[in-house]
Amino acid sequence: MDQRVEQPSVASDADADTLRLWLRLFATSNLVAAELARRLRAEFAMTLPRFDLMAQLHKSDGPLTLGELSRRLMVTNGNVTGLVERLVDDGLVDRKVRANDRRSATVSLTEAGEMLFERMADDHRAWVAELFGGLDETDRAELSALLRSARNSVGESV
Amino acid sequence: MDQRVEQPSVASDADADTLRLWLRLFATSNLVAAELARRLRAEFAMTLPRFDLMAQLHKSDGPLTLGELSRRLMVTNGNVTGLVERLVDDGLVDRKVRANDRRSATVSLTEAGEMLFERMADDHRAWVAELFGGLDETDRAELSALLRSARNSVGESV
DNA sequence: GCGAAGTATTTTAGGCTTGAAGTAATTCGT
DNA sequence: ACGAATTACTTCAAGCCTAAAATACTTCGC
Repeated sequence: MDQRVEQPSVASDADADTLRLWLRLFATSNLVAAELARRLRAEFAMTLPRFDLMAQLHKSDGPLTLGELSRRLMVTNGNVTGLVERLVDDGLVDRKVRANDRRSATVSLTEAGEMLFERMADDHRAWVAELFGGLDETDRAELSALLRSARNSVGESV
Repeated sequence: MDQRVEQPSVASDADADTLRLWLRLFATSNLVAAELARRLRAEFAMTLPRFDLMAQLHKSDGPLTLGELSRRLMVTNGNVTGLVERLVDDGLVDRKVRANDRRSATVSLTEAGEMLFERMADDHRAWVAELFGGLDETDRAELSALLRSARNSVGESV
C-alpha cells in the first residue's frame, strides 16, 4: 500500500510539516500583534509601529537619525518619514536638522513622549506576560531558543 | 547583594524575558513573511494576502462566500472586498451573486487561478522548507508544539 | 403582509508599508 | 576647485488593513 506511487509530487511529508509549522508561527505572531495593537489603540490611542519607534528612541543613548531608525526598525526610509511626522504632530518626538550635515535629521522623545512611553511600556510588558502566561518558564526558554535557531536558519538563506 | 531594592519596579525579570521572547517571535515571523512576500512578488507578481486568499479557495470544497473568507483569513469584510476585486481584475477568481440570497456572493478560483496557484504553492512550500532548513525534524516538532501552547495561551486572554 | 431586526457586503477615512523616482547636500577624484 | 558619485531623506503610486457608517436584502413577529 505505498501511496507514493499515486502522489508523485516532489513535495515530501517533511515539507508539508514545515509548511504547517510556518503557518502556525505566522498565525500566532499575528494574533498576539493584533491583540497588543488593539489594547494600545484602546488605552493610549497609539499604534504598534509608532510605539516601536518610540521604544527605539527610549533605549538609545542619544537622538537617532531617520536612517538609523530605519535600519533598527527594519523598514524603509519613506516609512520612517511618515511615522516621525505623525509623532511630531502629536508632540511626542522632536525632530532637528543636523548642524554639520544638513541632509540629515535627528529625532528624540520629547518630555511628554518620554512620560507617555514609560506608561505604555509598563502596560505593554504586563500584557505580553499575560498573553504568554500559559507557558511555564521552561516552555518559554525552549521556545525562545528554537526561535533563535529559526532566525539563524532564515538568515542563512536571506 | 539583592538588586531588587534598587529596582523597585513591578516588572519582574520573568516579564522582561517574556517580552524578549515576544520580540523574537515577532521579528522571526516578519523576517520570513517579508522574504516569502519578496519571492512571490518577484516570481509571480503576487502578494501574500492574495496568495492566502487563493489558498483558502483551493483547499475548500466548493466556492466560499466573502463572509466565510473573512472568517477564515481572520481579516475584516472590507479587506476581503478589495482583495477579491483585484483578483477578479487579474482573472484569477470568479465572483457570483448567490441566487437564493442576493445580499451574498460566492468566490472560486478560475481555471487560470487554479493553475497559477498550484505552481505558486509548489514553490512556496519549497521556499518554506529551505528557510527552516537549519532546524532538524525534532526542532521543528518541538517548535510547532510550543507554538500551539502559545496560541492556546493567547486564546485564553483574547 | 408589513415594519423591525438582523445579515452580507460595500464604502469611507485614516494609517501602515513598499519600491521607485526625485531632491538636496556632501564627499571624492582629479 | 569642480563635476561626478554618493548619501540622506522625501514624494508618489499602489496595495494592505481597520473601524465605523452606509446600503441592500432577508427574515422574524405579529
